[in-house]
Amino acid sequence: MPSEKSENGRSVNQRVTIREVAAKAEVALSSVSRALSGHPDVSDEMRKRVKDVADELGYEPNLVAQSLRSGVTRTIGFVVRDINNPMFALLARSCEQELRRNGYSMILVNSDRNIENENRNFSLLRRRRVDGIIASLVSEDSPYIKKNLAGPRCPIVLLDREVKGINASAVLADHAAGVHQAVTQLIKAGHREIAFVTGSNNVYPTRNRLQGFTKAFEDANLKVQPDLMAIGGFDADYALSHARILLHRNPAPTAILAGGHGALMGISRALKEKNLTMGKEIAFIALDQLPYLEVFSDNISTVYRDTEAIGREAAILILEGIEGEKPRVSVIETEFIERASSQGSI
Amino acid sequence: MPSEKSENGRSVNQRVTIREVAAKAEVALSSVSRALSGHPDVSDEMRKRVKDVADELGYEPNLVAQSLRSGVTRTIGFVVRDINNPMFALLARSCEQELRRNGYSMILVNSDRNIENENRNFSLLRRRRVDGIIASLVSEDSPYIKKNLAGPRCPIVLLDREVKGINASAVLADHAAGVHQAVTQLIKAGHREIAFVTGSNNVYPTRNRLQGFTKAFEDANLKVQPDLMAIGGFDADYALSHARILLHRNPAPTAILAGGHGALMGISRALKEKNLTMGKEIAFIALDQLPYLEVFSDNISTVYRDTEAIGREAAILILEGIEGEKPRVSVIETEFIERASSQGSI
DNA sequence: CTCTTAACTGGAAACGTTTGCTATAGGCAA
DNA sequence: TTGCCTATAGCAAACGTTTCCAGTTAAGAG
Repeated sequence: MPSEKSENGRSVNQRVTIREVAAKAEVALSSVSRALSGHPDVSDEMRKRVKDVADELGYEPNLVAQSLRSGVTRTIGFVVRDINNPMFALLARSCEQELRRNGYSMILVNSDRNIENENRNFSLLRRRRVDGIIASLVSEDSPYIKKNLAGPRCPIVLLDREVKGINASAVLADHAAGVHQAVTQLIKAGHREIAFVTGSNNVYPTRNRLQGFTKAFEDANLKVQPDLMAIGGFDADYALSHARILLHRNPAPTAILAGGHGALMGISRALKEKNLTMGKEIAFIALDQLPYLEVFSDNISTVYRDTEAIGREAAILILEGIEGEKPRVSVIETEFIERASSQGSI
Repeated sequence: MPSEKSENGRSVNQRVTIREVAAKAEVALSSVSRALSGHPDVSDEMRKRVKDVADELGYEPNLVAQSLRSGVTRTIGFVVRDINNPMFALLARSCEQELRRNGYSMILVNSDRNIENENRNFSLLRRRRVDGIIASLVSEDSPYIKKNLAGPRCPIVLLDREVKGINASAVLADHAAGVHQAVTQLIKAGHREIAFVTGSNNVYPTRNRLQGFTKAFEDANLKVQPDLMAIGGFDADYALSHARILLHRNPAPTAILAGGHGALMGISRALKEKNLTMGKEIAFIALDQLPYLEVFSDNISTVYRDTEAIGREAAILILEGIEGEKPRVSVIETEFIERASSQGSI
C-alpha cells in the first residue's frame, strides 16, 4: 500500500493535485482528468498509466474544484423543521442512505421551528450550491416561502406540506385514511368522547388528519365534538396544557389521539399527573411512526406510516428533479395498527 | 423586497455572480469582495454602494468558489459508526448546533458498523476538503486507521476511542465511574449474580466499563464471574442470543446491565421471551443516555452520560484543531441514576 | 503513395472567488 | 511647491478541476 507512506520527500501537509499526477505520469492534465473520470476518449494504456500513478501518489480529486468547474456539487440539502422530533432522525437517515447509494451527500440543517432560521437555512444551502433541497417546512405560509421555493435551477421536495402556486415535488402521507380507521375502530368499541391533540392548522398533516377524524364521526352518524380537538401546535408544552384541560373535561374523554411526537410527550406527562395509564383508564392511539414506541413498548396502538419509505421517496423525487423531470407528488399510505393501548376501559 | 422578483430581463435560472454586482455598482470585482467580506480597506461609501447593489440583485456568494480559492470549506465531517443507535442522533444534533453557532456546516456519514464503509467515508470527506473530521470509529484497529487519522492538515476528534500512536483529539466518557457506582449499589442490595452484556473488547468503552465492573467486585471483596459477562458485539442480535444464555444460567442472574442501545434491544427481547419484566424479577440497568428511555419510561436506572455535552465538546475540540491548537483529550463524567428498575426481586 | 478519417492527446480557457501587488488621489509636513 | 504617506481602488494571478478545440499519429481506402 504505497499510498500510505508520506510519499518521498513531499510535505505531508500538501495535498496532491491532478497537476502532480500529470507531471509524474508525463501526460497532460486533461488526460489525467479524462482517464480518472471514465471519459471514453482515452486509450487503455493511458488509463492504466494514470491510474497507477494516481494510486501511487494517493491522489484524491478535489470535489470543491470539480464542483466549481462542473456546476454540480452532488450534495443535497435537507431542511428539517425540528430535529428534536425523533421521526426526523429516521426520515433523514433513510433519505441519506438512498442519496448516498446514488453518489450524493447530504447536508442536514435544523430550523428549530423558527421561520427566520428556516430562511437562513435555505440561503445557506443555496450558497453552498446544493443540487437540490428536501424540506420539512415550519409552516406553509412563511413570508420567505416564495423566494425559497422558486429558487433558480434547484429542485425542491416538500415533506408533508402543500404550498399552492409552487411547482415543487412533494411526499405526502395519507394521514386521513389511518386516522379514519383508528377512530372508526374506537367508535365501534363504544367510545364517544374521543380527544385529539395535534399540530397547528396551517400545515397539511393537521388538516388532513382532521378530515379523517371528522369523516369517521360522520360515517357513524355522530357529531364530532369540537372542544375535544386541541389544534394549534406541535410542541410538548402546548400539548401538555391542552391535555390537562381535556382530561378535566366533563364528561372526560375515554380515548385520546396523539398527533405526533410533541403531542405524545405532552399527553403522557398529563396522564402521569393524573395517574392514568395509557390503555387502562383511557384508550390511547399515537400518530406517526415514533421509533422509540416500537422499540420499547409493544402495546401502543399506532396510526403507522412508513417513515423510512418517505425518506427514500424524497430522495427519489429529488434525484428525478435533478435529472430534469417534472415535479410530482407522491402519496404514502398510513394504516391503523391496533394494539392493547386502544382498548381503554370501555 | 426587490430581490424577489426575477430581476429585470435576466433569466431566473442564472445565478448572479460577483461580476454582475461589480458591473452594476461600477466598481472592481475585488472591491465587491472586500466590501462584502468585511475587509478593512474599503471606504464606507463603497461598502454601502456595494451592499445595496448586492441586495438589489439578490447576490448570494458562491461558497464553492470561496472554498476553492481560500482553501477553507467551513464544513465538518461527522463519521458515525452506526446511525441506528439513537444515541448518535442526539450526539450529532448537539454537535451540529454548536458547529453552526460557529459558522460551520456538518456533513454526516454513516459507516453502518463496516470498516470498508468507514474508510470510504473518510475518503469522501477528504475529497470534499472538510476542515475537520469528528469520528466514532467502528474499531480501534482497522487497517485503514493510520491512513485516515494521520491525514494532511485535517484535525480529527475521536469519540470514545483510544488509538495509540495518533495525535488526535478525543472525547472520552468515564464509563468506569458510573458502572462502578451502579454495580456497587447492586452488590450492596445483595445482588451477586450480576450479568453484563456489552460491546466488543477492541473499543475503549467496553474496556473501560469492564474496569469499573470488576473493580466494584474487587472493592467488595467478591470475585467477578466471567461467564456472566457477554462481551463481543454491540448489535441487538448478538445481545439477544447472549442474553438468552445468561437467563438460562443456573443460578440465574438477579441483575443485568445493558451496555448501550443494541444490548438493551437484545436483552429486552430476551426478557419478554421469558416473560420477565425489568425491575421486577430481575434488576436492570441501562448504560448510555438513550433518549427514548427518558422520554417514555421513567423507571429505568441508568448510567447516565450527557450525550449532548459530548457533542458540544467534540465541536469545541475540532474548532480548536482548526485554529491550530494542539490536540487534547476531554473526559466526560458519567453518573449512576438509580430508579425503580434496579431494585429487582432481592 | 496519398488522402481521409478515427482515435487519441495536449493546450488553454473557463468556473467564481480571494488576495498580493500596483496605482491613484488627497492630505499633511517640510 | 515638493515629497511622502495613507487610504482606497483596480488589475491580475491564483485555487484545482473540466472541457472545448486543435493537433498528431496511424490506419485504411482509393
